[in-house]
Amino acid sequence: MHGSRKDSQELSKSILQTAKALFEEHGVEAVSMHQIAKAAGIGQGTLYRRYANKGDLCMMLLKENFSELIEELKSDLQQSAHLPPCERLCCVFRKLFLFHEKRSKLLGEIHAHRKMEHKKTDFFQSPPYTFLHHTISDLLEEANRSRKSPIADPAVTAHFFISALSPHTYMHLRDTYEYTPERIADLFCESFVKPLCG
Amino acid sequence: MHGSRKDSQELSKSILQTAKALFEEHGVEAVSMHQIAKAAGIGQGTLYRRYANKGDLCMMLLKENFSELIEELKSDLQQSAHLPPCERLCCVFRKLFLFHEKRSKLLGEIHAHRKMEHKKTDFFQSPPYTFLHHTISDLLEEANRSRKSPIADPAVTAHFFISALSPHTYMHLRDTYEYTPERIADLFCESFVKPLCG
DNA sequence: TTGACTTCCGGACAATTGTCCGGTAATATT
DNA sequence: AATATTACCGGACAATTGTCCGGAAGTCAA
Repeated sequence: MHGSRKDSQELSKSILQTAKALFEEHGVEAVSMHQIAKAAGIGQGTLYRRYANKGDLCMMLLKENFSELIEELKSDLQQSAHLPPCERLCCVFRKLFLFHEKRSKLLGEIHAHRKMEHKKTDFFQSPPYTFLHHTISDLLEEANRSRKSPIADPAVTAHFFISALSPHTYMHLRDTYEYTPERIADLFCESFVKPLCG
Repeated sequence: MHGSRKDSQELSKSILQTAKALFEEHGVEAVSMHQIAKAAGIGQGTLYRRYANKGDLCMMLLKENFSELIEELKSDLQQSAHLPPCERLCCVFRKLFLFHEKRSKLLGEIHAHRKMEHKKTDFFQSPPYTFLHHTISDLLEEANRSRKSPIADPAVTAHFFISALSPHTYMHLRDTYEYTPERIADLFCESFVKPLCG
């Protein structure tokens, strides 16, 4: 097709590395796109052509982490396939809260750039969200089989679950009550998952 | 103290009216602060001195609506004090989803302007949030009395409940599944409130 | 009325985001 | 090799947000 497909990938990698370094040095919110472009030795147009906005760039920075998380979750779920679905759900949420603990700044930036109408880079269509939603939906459906009064729409319930995991709320709980991620995950599961089980 | 306390209030009112009109004409996201200031016949500095940002202005626009909502909730809760706490919780959430239906654009703008570190205009400290949180916490504590395994920390659970009500998630459910607000509220209560009751 | 003090106003200004377009280099065509 | 085509680059540019400061206006005291 065109000349520098490989160079292009290397450039993307170099941009992400530059951004990561700047984020770690000055904090995510303090770094501008202009700054990133300049530090990466490219023009702003080039940066924006690859990443629609800062949230998008953060999403790409988290892509590897998301992949790892997803693989971990898949592996965990396979290994614990014999456990009741609710317990597997709790494992998933525990992992998610630990993930939030480390990545809250980037996740917050992603959330901050979500626009109401912007359907193009829709968070709900992103691979991490769809995977998570699918996983939770499936577990809820499985849990439904052993419930006397099944949940009417596990897909909708799964969306609510994920919504409750917002970075803002997590940070607020962490800072206000000074709970550990494990404690927060336990409280979450106790409030919303355990009551769903027999 | 100073000369025009009353004029100042009138100016605030006129600013809010102007903003409301512009929002209704062009949509909330399409209107800039500069535009609002110009239309209101004031400088940008004056506008920003009264409202720290667009989200703050939206919050003030919703202040009356919030007050009405809060009064309605108080009245409802008093009248239905004899019902089990879970049913009262469901009523609260139903009202909240109906509120979202009408105010989603403004609520979304408020959420969009939340910053991670910004503790000054913290959403979690705003009167509507604290009222809501307090109300839900109390109902959960009341529900706890008749539960064999009480919720460990109703305050934290209440934060999660509110987090699940995010405008983005609500809009997504509405647009994707084409459910009515009532249906969404029912699904929410069925998923998270009913399982908490005996 | 004058003068000191306080409060508020509003546009100029800086910073940031996101878009656009002229230029360049690599590829395909003849 | 010469030309046409395509993809891409990057800075200039417009739009928006949020800040700042000179100045107007009102208050109080003498």
